[in-house]
Amino acid sequence: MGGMKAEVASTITAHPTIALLQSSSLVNVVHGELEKMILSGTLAPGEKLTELTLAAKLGVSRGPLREAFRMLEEAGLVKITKNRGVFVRDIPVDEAIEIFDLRAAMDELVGRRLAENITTAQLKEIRGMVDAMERAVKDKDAYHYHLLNLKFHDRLVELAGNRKLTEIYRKLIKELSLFRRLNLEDGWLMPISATEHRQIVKAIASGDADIAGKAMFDHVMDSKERTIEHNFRRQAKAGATTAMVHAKKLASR
Amino acid sequence: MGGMKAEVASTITAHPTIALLQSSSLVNVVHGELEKMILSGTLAPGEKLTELTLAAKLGVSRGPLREAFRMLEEAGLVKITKNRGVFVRDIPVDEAIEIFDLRAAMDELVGRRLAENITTAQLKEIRGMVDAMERAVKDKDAYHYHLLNLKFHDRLVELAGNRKLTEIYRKLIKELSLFRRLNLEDGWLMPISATEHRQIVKAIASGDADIAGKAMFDHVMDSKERTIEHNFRRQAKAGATTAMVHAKKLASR
DNA sequence: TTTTTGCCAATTGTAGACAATTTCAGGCAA
DNA sequence: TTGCCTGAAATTGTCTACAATTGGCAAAAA
Repeated sequence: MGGMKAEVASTITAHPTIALLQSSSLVNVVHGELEKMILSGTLAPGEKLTELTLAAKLGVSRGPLREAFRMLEEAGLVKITKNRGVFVRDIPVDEAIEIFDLRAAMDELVGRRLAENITTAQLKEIRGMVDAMERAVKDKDAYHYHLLNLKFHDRLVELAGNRKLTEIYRKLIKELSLFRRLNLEDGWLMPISATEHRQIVKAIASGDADIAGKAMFDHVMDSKERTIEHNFRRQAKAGATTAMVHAKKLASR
Repeated sequence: MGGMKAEVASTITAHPTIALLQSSSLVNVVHGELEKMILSGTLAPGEKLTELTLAAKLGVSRGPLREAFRMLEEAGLVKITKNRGVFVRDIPVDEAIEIFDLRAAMDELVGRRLAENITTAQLKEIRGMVDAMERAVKDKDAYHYHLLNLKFHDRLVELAGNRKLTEIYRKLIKELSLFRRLNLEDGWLMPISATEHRQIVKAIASGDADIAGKAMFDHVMDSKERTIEHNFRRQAKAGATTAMVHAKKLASR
């Protein structure tokens, strides 16, 4: 009977509130809070995170805060320099390009796996997401479209059924969002990619792994071109014109 | 003149010893030390890492140690459970399989890139590594072969020229080494893969991205089969025979 | 004026102290 | 024996204090 009790305790999920308290130490809460602030741009790339200030603002001492910093550093969201402090990371163009290339390879795997294994119910689900995106385009709701797009790709990765892949994919997306404050920046680049999404779903539905993989790969690479291009525009406004040639060369490799 | 001085200070690398002291805090040293101990098996999977004990052994206080723990957790080498402690992670079969699949996709990218961009000098270098591996096979020096094999693949990834890819690849390799203490375990599985390495180099040298990518992909998948198979043998010895069917099903997806 | 030197405030690195939680041994009842 | 309570010991979570380093400013020197 003791064994049974132990099994129940390890199998059953505890009451939401209880589970929350069991899992969340100050470190976890602070880590989550900081991540939110960084990804939302409340803490901007390059910004210095002073321990005492932040600790006071969050209502904790420096210990847990420093532990959270170490986690964020390992995830690539902040940079810690000894005796100098912690800074929100600013992803340079060439690193963003590298991430896009890597993502493309991962998404190709996703496409292949989905073509082989997706169920009709799942197909219906992602078709619904594409529909929602097209509605957002018609409504010219760029922000909503952005969120749906993120969700669409995240869901595809998730459906591929490789948890490690999902984990790393999400980390890459988070890092990428630090690329020149790609978020809540001035005008969103309006989605030229709407048709590509339809194509991806179609390719997956066809069951041909090669085609689905290629569709995903190409889509990410196109997305890379668009994002880098968009980044030029912003920088060009600021007057840096010479850098464009160099960065374009990098992007076209 | 002031500008010149500033440039020098930011460009020149400091004296080795000084640079070391500047970069390495106790946290960094402890992190590196723990990682070494975990990867070498000195700290075995499942083992509990008690803060006070380890801190005393390393000669530091609990603060830096805990920060190092958080880094290792984010890297997937330990698991932290609130109020219970820190444990060296034990990678289950299905996760190992997922890592292999992901690695295969990454290595395919590596093969494609190398086929397109590798220089003759680099080709010579990796040919030399394959030669060394074949010598190790003839000498029946399985351990040395293992090290060369790791180095070979690591170098290939490095030569692909995507630092993010390299970074993540290395993390995956580290995690994978925790899979049932794949290291310094009983008899090493003797390399059937020697010829595959030749084939990979040949494919890369041919300059055909598709072929090189496929060679790399297939090699990793073969490696996955062999490793999982090897794992069965060990488990079978311990008497767990029923689990084999299930795990094989997972591996063949 | 320009550069350099020395000091002070601010901030980070590390250690130790205290509070909260878990673990485990021993006793008690079914 | 088996299950369960109880309390002390061990361990982790958090906070505070002190040491070491950095960066900037002002005074002194060129």
